[in-house]
Amino acid sequence: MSAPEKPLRRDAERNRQLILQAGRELFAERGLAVSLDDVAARAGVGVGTVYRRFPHREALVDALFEHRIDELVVNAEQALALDDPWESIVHLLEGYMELQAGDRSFGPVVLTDAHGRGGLDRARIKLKPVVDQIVLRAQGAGVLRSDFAPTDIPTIILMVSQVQNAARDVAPQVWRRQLAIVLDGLRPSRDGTREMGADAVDAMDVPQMMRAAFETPGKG
Amino acid sequence: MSAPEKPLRRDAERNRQLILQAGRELFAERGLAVSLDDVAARAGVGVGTVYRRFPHREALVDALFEHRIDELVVNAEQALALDDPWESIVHLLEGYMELQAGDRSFGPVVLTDAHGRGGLDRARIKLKPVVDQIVLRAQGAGVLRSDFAPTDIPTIILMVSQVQNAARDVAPQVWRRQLAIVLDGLRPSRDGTREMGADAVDAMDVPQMMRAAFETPGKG
DNA sequence: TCAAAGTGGAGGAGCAATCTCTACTTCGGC
DNA sequence: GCCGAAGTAGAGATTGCTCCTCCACTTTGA
Repeated sequence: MSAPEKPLRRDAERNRQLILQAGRELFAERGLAVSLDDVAARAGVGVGTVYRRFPHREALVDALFEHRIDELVVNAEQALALDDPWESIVHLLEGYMELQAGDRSFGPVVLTDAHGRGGLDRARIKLKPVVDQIVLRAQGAGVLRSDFAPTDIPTIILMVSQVQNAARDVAPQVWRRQLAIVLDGLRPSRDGTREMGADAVDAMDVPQMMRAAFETPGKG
Repeated sequence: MSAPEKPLRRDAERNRQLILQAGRELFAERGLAVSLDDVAARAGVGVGTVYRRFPHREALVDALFEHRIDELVVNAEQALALDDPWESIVHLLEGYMELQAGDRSFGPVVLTDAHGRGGLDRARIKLKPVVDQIVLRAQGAGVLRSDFAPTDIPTIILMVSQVQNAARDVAPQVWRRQLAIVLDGLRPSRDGTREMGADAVDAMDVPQMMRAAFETPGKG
């Protein structure tokens, strides 16, 4: 990754790690919209230090997401490697949501091309054929509704992510319910329902969920 | 509504209408985050005029959503009035989404308590028992999965709204697909699938949809 | 030991929204 | 058609951010 760089002085390297850790935490909690000043504060270093190490916010994002992107591709490939075509679909969607759980910045970075550079695009290019194959195979086997299209995958991911983000504070697992419902909706027909895997949102928490859904959702 | 107010001069009333119209359009297009300066510009009046008529942004929002709220309640009551318990669920969800279609500000105003005043809360208070009744009746009739909870209704609405908003520019009807999938997922069991009612997003448009999903989604 | 490397954080620059203020325009009752 | 009350435009003051620079100081390690 950062191979041909000349090594930093020991204190500098320590600070770099502190900044990365702070960035990881803050991005996960509040999304990409956090200021580098905030990152500096959380890391316990001065802003100047952050800017010396990461000239743009992009640079920090890149450093943080370098390896997370690969996890995405691995997940899709694992899914495709499964014998059962339906379980491929389940693994693809569930695996994505698991990767994203607890990190408010994951979606914006991974799903749009507005952050980071080549690495992401490369991942996306790798991903598409794998996803297409998973979908086609499942339809061929008659376990996925025939009117389903490959682009419904990102659309569904976007949809379930919204629940994941909005409910993060009140019911961090509810997305499993909605995903179960969606998965049941993807079958051509079925007898019985999929296990929901999480309790519903408490009625008292709905307002807070809605508030979270609509306030400064993470910028771009 | 605005009954005990003394009538405005003719030009003032005309401007008030221009401002309302401009607000309606801009809120629908860009969400609640638009500045009152922008509203003034679109209306073709000065900012001062806007602030004279609507001291806070709230006042403008209130005036605009006064009657839209009632539509919500009417929709739920219509749904409950249907004979078929399953069609009640369909009407409730589909009706809500239709009301919201094409208006980026509808969700934030209607689903959270961060805008407007009493009217909304009153509507919500009226709504809850109706929704509960619709859900219970459908479950009693065995047409809705038994592990479904009333709070899954707002959660699903939130989820499908995300698609509606993100795809507004590239595929304004796609939400019908995702709603069809979700509805199919709500049955205890079934044979065959619901008509999707719209084409999938074109693969080329996915990036734009994602961008729309994550850039300044309308504030709170 | 000391030059090179690194640091902190006050503060300047930029931006965008809110809201005020007043010289001017328009309305409409008489 | 006059004229005072009502209404208007929009420049700019105010506020509240974030980004990013700069340099006197500290730390490191050959």
